[in-house]
Amino acid sequence: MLDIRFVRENMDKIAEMLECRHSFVDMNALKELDSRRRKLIVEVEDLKAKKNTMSREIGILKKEGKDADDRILEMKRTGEEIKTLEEGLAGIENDFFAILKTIPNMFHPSVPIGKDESSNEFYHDWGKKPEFSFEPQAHWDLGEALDIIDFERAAKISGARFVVMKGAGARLERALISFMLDTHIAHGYLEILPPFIVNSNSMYGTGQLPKFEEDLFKLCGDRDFYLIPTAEVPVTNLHSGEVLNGDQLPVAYAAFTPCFRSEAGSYGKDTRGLIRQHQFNKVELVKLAHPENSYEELDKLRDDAERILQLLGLHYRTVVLCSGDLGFSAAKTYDLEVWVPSQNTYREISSCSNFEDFQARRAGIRFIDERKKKRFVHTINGSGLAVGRTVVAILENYQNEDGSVTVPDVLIPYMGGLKKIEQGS
RNA sequence: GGAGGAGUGGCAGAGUGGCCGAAUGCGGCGGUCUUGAAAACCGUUGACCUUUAACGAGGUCCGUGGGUUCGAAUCCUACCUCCUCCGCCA
Repeated sequence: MLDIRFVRENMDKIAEMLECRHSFVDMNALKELDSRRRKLIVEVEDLKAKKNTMSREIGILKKEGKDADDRILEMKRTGEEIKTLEEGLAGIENDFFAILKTIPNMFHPSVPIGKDESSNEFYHDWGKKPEFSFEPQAHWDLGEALDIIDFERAAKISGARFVVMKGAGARLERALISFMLDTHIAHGYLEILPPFIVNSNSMYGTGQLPKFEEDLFKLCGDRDFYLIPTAEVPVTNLHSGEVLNGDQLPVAYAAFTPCFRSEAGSYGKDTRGLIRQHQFNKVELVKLAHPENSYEELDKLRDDAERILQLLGLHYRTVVLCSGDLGFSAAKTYDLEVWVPSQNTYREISSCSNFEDFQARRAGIRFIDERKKKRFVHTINGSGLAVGRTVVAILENYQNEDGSVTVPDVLIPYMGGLKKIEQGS
């Protein structure tokens, strides 16, 4: 959520931002609601002041044993007046905040302007595309032949977009999780294992609600529970409603969780394979930073995510998302895209964003600055990495002609010494 | 799942219908004293919102929401969280 004052004073900047993001918000309605809201607040508060004075007077009169019936009558009338005005105010505030909450974040000046992913800006790349003396297979063919990935049985027990990992496949997934976490911890992140179910309040805090409910799995029953679509939700909200000491910043967390996404609206996209699943594993990096150096912290976080790809020896490129491709809450986002040989293209494997104070304002995460003022922190997060897609990259980039897959060196200790995944391993 | 108990300022803890935003203690901050410090003593010490050019003025907040009342931290109600006991269970 943007600051109300900022919105009031920068209507034209917001209009421009909305255009660059190709989204629409009825700013005139918002402006109108804002002025009506403030006018009503003044009226209500005047009446309340009157009520408070009268109430005090009645107290004194009663204590002195005097009659206060006419005052009491007037109070009754004032009370009703207040009630009516407050009902109107509540309605206006509802509408006002409903609109305010749907305004996406302002983006950083360095973000390229463009309408979709084709305008994303190349930032840098690392490594080289592997060369094969044979036609590289898709990971689903490799995985099924090696009997380490089972889509059919997953479909039987759950449905489409689920997977069963077996044997060396399951172990590879677990090895990657441990390897990623160990690497991040060594670089100063605190490991967190959060709940995989959160309440709607947390979803509001990070911006999944109210706009993107259809992307989430909501649990049945009378409790308002959702399966997390990313560890960003529980981990960022760890400090919701808190005031941190400035010298605690930056706070850096690394969390492994499964992630659950309904993938509504992506029918027909990536229907085969591990790329797009309703449930996938991810190691997430989350930082709460001082506004003054949040972009440096974003760069460092991106480097930390890239380090995993480098250690795994996977070729990738990094792009800066353009205004039209940027997520709702993000001010700036780098996507890391790993090379997928069978598709002859790069696929997103991590998304690292600075949300500035957008999430912090919603979630109420503040800190005390050098001048002892309370300010909102900047929140930053990024995948480090999406584990399922890392499995895709490893299987495809490390495949051999005979259908076996070489285990990247750094993972061998995590695989119990296994150097090559072969049939029956 | 059953039976009880509790949620008040940074913390501890009083307050059971009206000068209560809230006693008191601790902590924090400022000062006196001291070569310096401690102790002692004195003073001070919440957040948010509206309004104002500013000084200031006003409003809201005692777990959360609703209700009773002229008036609620205090009464009623639902919910949430925590604690104790019993049952069940990884």
